[in-house]
Amino acid sequence: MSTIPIEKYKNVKHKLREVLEENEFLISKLWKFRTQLMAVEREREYASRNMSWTISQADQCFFCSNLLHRLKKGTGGGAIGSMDISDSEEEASSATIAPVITSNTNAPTPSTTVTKKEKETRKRKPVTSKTLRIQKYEIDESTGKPVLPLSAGAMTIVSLGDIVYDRPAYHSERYIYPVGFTSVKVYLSMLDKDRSVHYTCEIKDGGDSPKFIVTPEDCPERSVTALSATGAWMPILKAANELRNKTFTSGLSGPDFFGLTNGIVTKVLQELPNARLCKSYVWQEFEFVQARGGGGKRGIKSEDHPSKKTKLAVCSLETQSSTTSIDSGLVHAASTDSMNNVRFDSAPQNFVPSVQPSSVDFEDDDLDAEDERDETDGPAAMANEAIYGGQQTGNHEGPESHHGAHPSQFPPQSGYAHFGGKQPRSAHLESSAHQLHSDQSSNYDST
DNA sequence: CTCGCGCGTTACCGGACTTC
DNA sequence: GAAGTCCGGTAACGCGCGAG
Repeated sequence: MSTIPIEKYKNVKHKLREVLEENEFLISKLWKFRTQLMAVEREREYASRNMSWTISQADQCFFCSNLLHRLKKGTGGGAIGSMDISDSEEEASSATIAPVITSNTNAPTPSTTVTKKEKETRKRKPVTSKTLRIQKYEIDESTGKPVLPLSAGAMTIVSLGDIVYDRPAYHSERYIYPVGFTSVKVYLSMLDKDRSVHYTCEIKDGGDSPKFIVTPEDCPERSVTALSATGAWMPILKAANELRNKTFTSGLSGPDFFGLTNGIVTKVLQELPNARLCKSYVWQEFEFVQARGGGGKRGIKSEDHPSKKTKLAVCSLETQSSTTSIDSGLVHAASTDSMNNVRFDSAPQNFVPSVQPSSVDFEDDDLDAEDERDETDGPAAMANEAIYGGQQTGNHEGPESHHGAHPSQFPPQSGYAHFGGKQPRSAHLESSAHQLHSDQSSNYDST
């Protein structure tokens, strides 16, 4: 048994003490930072709420609507900060400021059973400003705009369009109808009762009121144009249901089908330029939540369900799940083992994968895989194909005008791309996804 | 590691309500 | 009365987590 020299022992003890002290110091520092961070976060939340509330108030206030009116006419008298307040104070005082209702305190507390009579007397609730919970989505850091195409649940937003604020029909209390807005939705085919296809929904300038156009992938010649979102979807739902010997009931929400009720879409649209000038529109607030379960979809098998494969990738430090997939970044990692390979469902025509063939094997049987895809991958992959088939051009004319062809007419860019060798799936996907994503965003402009 | 349960989320549907 | 809009209910789905 060897004895430790007392000197050495003292040294070690001293060092240990130092380390412990440092550790304690760091812990206290960390704690301090955490507390500060929490305080800042609370402040930020409070400030953002305050700001939204104030702006909502201002939007509804006559004084401000007058200002907006002037601004629209170009007679606003320069910057807001330099405007003549004294002139407007009188107007402001006489203006009726509608309170922003965050909760209907006068409303009776909801009972679990609503009687027929109650239902009959129940009136439609006024549009109020609410805090909606949405999942995170990709934002281009340089522009602050969302990265398109943007996956929003079962919808994929291809183009956001431009807000028309000076024509009242282009927005309502609930929705904004930007000219050039284009989304892709998967729904039952009108031709093949066993298939779901993707429908391109577009909003175009129709003069006094917007034109709503829905174009089915499998029969573009049967596209429907109407003056309302519901009107555009109605014939399609009728046809699709008739094909399946189902009686179509009038229950259809056009805005739902256009994706306008989706929280992410709502947020993105109200952040567009000139959204604040939409006087009737009731501003909503949003809070980001971590993705949990996916929305269900009746009648579509789980393997085919778009939400399983088009889950929005959130390049966030907080959100790191094993099912990370980048929709707009072309990388999908489905939760099934058969999807272990990273796959390029399709790529935009000008998309050059940063991972070169040395690491990505574009196998010869890609075409076979492509054939399989329709059956095994379901609509999501096809939707991507449509999206990347040439709609990333940045104008708001919709897919047909970009290259003069419907999405389905574009040849698939690539089938499956397999990474060589085995890697831990999550790490592998994360890194690949990030890289691909960053390259993708630099390779083609989103609107 | 696998399985099962609980829970949150969301697409779709049906029907009530509103507008024309 | 028809067409369009909105809302609540429900089923389906997947994540988180604990138990084994």
